[in-house]
Amino acid sequence: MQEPKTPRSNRERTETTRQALMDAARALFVSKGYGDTSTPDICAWTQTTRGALYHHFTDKRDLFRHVLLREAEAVTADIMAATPDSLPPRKALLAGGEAYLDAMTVPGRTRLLLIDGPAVLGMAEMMAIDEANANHTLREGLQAALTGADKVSIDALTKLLSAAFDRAALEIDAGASPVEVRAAMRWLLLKLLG
Amino acid sequence: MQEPKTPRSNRERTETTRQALMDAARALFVSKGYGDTSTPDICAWTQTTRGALYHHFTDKRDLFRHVLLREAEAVTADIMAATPDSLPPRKALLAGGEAYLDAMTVPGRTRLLLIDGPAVLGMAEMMAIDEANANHTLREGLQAALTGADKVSIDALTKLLSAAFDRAALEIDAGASPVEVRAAMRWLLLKLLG
DNA sequence: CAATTAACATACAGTCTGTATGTATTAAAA
DNA sequence: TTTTAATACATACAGACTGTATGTTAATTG
Repeated sequence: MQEPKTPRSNRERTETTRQALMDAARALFVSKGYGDTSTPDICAWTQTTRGALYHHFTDKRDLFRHVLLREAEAVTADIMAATPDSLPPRKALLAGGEAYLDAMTVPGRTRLLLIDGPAVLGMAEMMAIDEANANHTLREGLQAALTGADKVSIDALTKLLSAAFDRAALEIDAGASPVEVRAAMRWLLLKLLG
Repeated sequence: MQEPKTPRSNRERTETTRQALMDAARALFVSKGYGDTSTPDICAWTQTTRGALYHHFTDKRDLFRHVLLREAEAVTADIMAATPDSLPPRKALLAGGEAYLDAMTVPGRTRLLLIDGPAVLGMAEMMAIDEANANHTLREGLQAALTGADKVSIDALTKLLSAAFDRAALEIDAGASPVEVRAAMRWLLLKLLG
């Protein structure tokens, strides 16, 4: 029974270790929350030690940030896939909304992105992440779908609607009827778009 | 220089100590966040020690919960004051909304109630607190103001709108133009109410 | 193949949380 | 009023966690 010495490139080692740590961290952050998750816990779940964690991430918060970024990008990817440029703005907005709610049903996402994220990273950083990801589609959809007649701030309206979407995802995750919540969200949107 | 022995009843002692702890805790929770606030910090700010804290509250979380309840009740009181039963539903809804945004401008409230609250106490408990307080007015306003024609779930819609209000408060607190955000919120409401 | 750097593992210092125990003050009982 | 008990604390302690410093092994570079 010899240990199979598998020589791996540094790039490769780094990547697998980082992913393993992020996977373990994600699972624990989701089940116990950020505050009740310890770095020894995380490392015990992988085969590494805290030395590896603090080598690849500056601290626990930084690890959390990377877990979150990965998650946000996954959501964005789903939305982008559901809203090809060929779709007219109004259709794109509705499809994007549905895609967002679909994406947020992946277990743990609401807790990571909507509950713990703002508390751990602060609202400012979360807004930046949102901005770089999902909100994009929403604002452009509103801008195009809304007639210029109303002199309401598109930026402000985007954020209010985005909050409604977030809450819809949270409610569904908390056990509310997905059909009912989605219907309410659609009703809201259609009222606004006229 | 003799220490003035001021004999106080136990009820009195308890109440002043609890309030002092909650005041100090509130200040620190707001400025440093729940996670970065230590119980030694809190007690150092008052004249007491951790013994007092753990005598009056079961743990740090419990202290946070009581701080939050006090805050939520203050918000509710403001809303109630702004929406006398004499107001017609539609007016009450709009006035209640303005009162909510006003109440949330008190420094630290958005962080306590909307950022740290959900992360520390969990979404379930926060929803219960909301339910017992502000959401009340909002749902009743919607129920009455909305014609029964639309067959949308009032419960679901209430939560979506409440989320929009929360986000409006957060945006204003984060430095967005209060006028613009409030206008967007009003615009949104009026679109829904028809 | 030497020298350096990257990828870890181990050891350590400081802090925090919750609990257990001790003390003083108020309330109740005798 | 004196004794007893309960309440409101203060102090001391045990375990755990975070971030850093240091040591070791494996990969990369000249």
